[in-house]
Amino acid sequence: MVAAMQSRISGPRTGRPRSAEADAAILAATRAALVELGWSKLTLGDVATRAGVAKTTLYRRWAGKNELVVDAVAALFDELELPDRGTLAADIEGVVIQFAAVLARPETRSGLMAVLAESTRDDALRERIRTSVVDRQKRLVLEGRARAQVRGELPPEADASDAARSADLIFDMVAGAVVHRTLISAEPVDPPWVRDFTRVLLLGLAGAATGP
Amino acid sequence: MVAAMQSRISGPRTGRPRSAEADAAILAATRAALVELGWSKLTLGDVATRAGVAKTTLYRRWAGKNELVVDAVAALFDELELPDRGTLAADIEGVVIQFAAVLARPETRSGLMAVLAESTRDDALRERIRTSVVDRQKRLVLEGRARAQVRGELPPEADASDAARSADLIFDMVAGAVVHRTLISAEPVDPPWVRDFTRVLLLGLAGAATGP
DNA sequence: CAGTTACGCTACGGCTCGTAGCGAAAGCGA
DNA sequence: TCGCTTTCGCTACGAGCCGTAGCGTAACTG
Repeated sequence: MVAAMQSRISGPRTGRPRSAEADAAILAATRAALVELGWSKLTLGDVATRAGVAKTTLYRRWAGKNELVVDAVAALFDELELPDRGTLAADIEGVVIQFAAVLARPETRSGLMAVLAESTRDDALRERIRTSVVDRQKRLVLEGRARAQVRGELPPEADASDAARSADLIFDMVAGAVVHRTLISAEPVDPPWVRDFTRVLLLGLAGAATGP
Repeated sequence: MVAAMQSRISGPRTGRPRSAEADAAILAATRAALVELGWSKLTLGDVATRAGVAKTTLYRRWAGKNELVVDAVAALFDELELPDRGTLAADIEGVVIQFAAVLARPETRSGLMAVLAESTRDDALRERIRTSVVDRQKRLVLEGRARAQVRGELPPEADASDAARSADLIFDMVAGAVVHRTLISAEPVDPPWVRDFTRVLLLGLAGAATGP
């Protein structure tokens, strides 16, 4: 009787369970296809063949190409972290280099931009990208600022709305510059560039924080 | 437009000339289709029907969907200008607002990101985007800096390589922030944001120019 | 007028999509 | 062990779009 009560809580417990290996194989095959073919020539039939599953299995789990690629690319952002390097400048340089490394991978370059383009006409897709990719990056900005405030490198925020606004601005400036440099200018985010960028950004933030 | 111009310059002069109205109609139809359908559901057959031309005419002028959309979107960037507003800050704010207005249009949002995604695997397409979209924006950065140096707001550059490096950095920071804010964060580039952004950027540039 | 090129139209093979239907496989509970 | 349920692999299918070929006509030149 206890077991019967438990079995009702989380979804259907009967029947054949979905294969976790199939999920992993499909996402890996999607990334491989993105590298070899790019977004436009990627077909779900080809992904299924690469993954060793039937095409119908793929359609049972993802609504379409967009959702599949978002999940495949989102996994690449799991590795982003913010190790404490002692100073705000070093923290920023570290996260910029990490972020650029993920963006420079061919599967990210072709996959992420394409789903972002599609997301402009698909709110559900936009939300999926926001939660699985963008917010994960944004958390790094918030962490970095909190650390810098503890160290005394940045003053604490006066009120919550100012704090949110400035965090959004910093996020757009950092992520935007790296994305533009990597995907549009198509030039490397190498140490000299990172140093120059961090210098300008930090001087700007410090100046904006002190005087009006 | 590009194809038509090339055929007139380097090609033979005899025979029926290509219709300039057809070019304009096709590009306008492409933008309309981008607004209504987005990138993925846009088909060349549909564009031809909207433009009132035969599908074969379309294929005679553009190699495919990518090239067509690049030309259709590039035309939207023709209106970008840099009126002299007296100060560097005002110049930056003006160009940022203009740039954001172009990016906020639905045809730009869905079309530009998609061709950028495709360009990661197509060097010719990348070059086409660079000359018809990116370089046109970059020129505004160079103009703005030159004006600021004449006014004395920015010091003249020591050597040419430093000047090029810093122009690239400024361009990536300005365009990147606006692109990220508009297309990824999906929030408006409104006057408060523009003011905050310009303030941080200018303080950063001023600090980087004076200090070590 | 003859020559040349662009155009509209039709038709076509080929590919991908997304779904339906089937029998077999894999777990769960009695 | 035997059902019950769900997933899986496979095949097949209509639909839609792609990109091209062929043909007759239109437009412009010398």
